[in-house]
Amino acid sequence: MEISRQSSDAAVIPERGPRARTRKLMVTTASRLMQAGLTPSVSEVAEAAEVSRATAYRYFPSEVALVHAVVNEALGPILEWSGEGDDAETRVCDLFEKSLPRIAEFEATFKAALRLSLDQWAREQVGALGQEPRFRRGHRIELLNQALAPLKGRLPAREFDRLAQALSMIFGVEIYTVLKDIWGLSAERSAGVAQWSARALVRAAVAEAEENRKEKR
Amino acid sequence: MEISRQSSDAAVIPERGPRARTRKLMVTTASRLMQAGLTPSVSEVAEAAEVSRATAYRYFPSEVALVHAVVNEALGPILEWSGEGDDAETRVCDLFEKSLPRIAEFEATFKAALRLSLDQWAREQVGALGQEPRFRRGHRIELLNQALAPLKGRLPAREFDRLAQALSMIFGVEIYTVLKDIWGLSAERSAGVAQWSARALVRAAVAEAEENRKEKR
DNA sequence: CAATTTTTGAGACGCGAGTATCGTATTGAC
DNA sequence: GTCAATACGATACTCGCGTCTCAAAAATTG
Repeated sequence: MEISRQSSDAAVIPERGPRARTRKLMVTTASRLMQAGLTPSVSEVAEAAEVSRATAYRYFPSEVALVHAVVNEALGPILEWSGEGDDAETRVCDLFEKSLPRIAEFEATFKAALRLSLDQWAREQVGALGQEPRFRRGHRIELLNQALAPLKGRLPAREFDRLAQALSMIFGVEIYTVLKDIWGLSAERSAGVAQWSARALVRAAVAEAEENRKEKR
Repeated sequence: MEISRQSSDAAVIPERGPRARTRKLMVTTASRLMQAGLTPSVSEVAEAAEVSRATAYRYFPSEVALVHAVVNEALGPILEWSGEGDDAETRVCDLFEKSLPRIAEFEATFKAALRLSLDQWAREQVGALGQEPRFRRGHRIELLNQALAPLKGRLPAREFDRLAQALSMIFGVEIYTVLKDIWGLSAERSAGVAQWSARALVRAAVAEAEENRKEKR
């Protein structure tokens, strides 16, 4: 039987041996190409990294695996965020300020990830899905929960979640696909719009809770 | 020379003759398949519509052209919106309430469109782009401007635009790729979150302008 | 250093999208 | 009904992604 030895090899045994070097080479090469605006296929990365196609596919059996690796690379600093202070509004603004520029910097990477997640979604709809790596794309939830932590007890759970959900809509590459690509804004102005929106949403949620509390009395 | 007679045939001569029938058949077939969750290729639509592949490609030389046609189909009722009343907040809410369910209904179609626009973006980055139909994807701007019309004079141009831009981030399929796919919300709850956010953003913009006016005095 | 295991490269293969060519069928004007 | 124009279908071809096989090269082990 042996379901695709190549794939499982690549997925299961990327420890830190002699192979780690090649893997790292490929990831950095892919990352470099993507920052140059390209969305390279595995073959193209292979050529740029000067390894054979076969080797490349051993490490990254599909574009999904490749982009997944590069996204983790690009995500690095963002995931380490843990804001200071106990004012939710300030924390959220800080998170946006720190994260959005980096997302813009790796725009091609994140857009590729979004594209692939849409591909996967389409495949899921029809049933077929060969247990591919299955893009997570859920980091923003944790980050926003962390930023909103000060409000955890002060807002009803339902409204807390709604706020986090609202913010999650404007905390990702998606905003660039609208503000840059449709409106024609610069990355900076786009991030500015998102930040303004984020602050407004936090304030609205807090104000709303305040109001409800008054009514209760 | 003659650059691809097939393509120009299809693109230039879809008037209303005997060909209009076949074209309509293909569009409705494609639309039906997409609402069933699929993202059919031109070949698959050909098979479902029981025409030969060659014929199908005559009408829609690429998946881009096909999805473009279906999107226009799905967009129909949305584009006809023209709200009543002169309260911006109410108008925006109405627009969201009318539009988002239909976007959810044609989720696969709009996601396919988003996916293709990301493909095009990637191609543009590297230079290559064979003057394909070039997805517009800019309808939301007109609609939001229309909904916000009552604020046109009452807000500084810069802040008016910023509000429209903020709203445009949460007025499209993108929200479903976050709220449904990552958070696991239902389409209804997702739309609810977007609507709450939209209202909050409009209020924030209005309140902000109010405040600035006071300060000026 | 020699033997064994692991990693690599080159090429063949299958598959699906899109293109091109040709002969046939359908349509419409006279 | 005849004839020309147009639409259609079958087929073959290119091209790029991903898979597979096998032999050569390199690293590991004793």
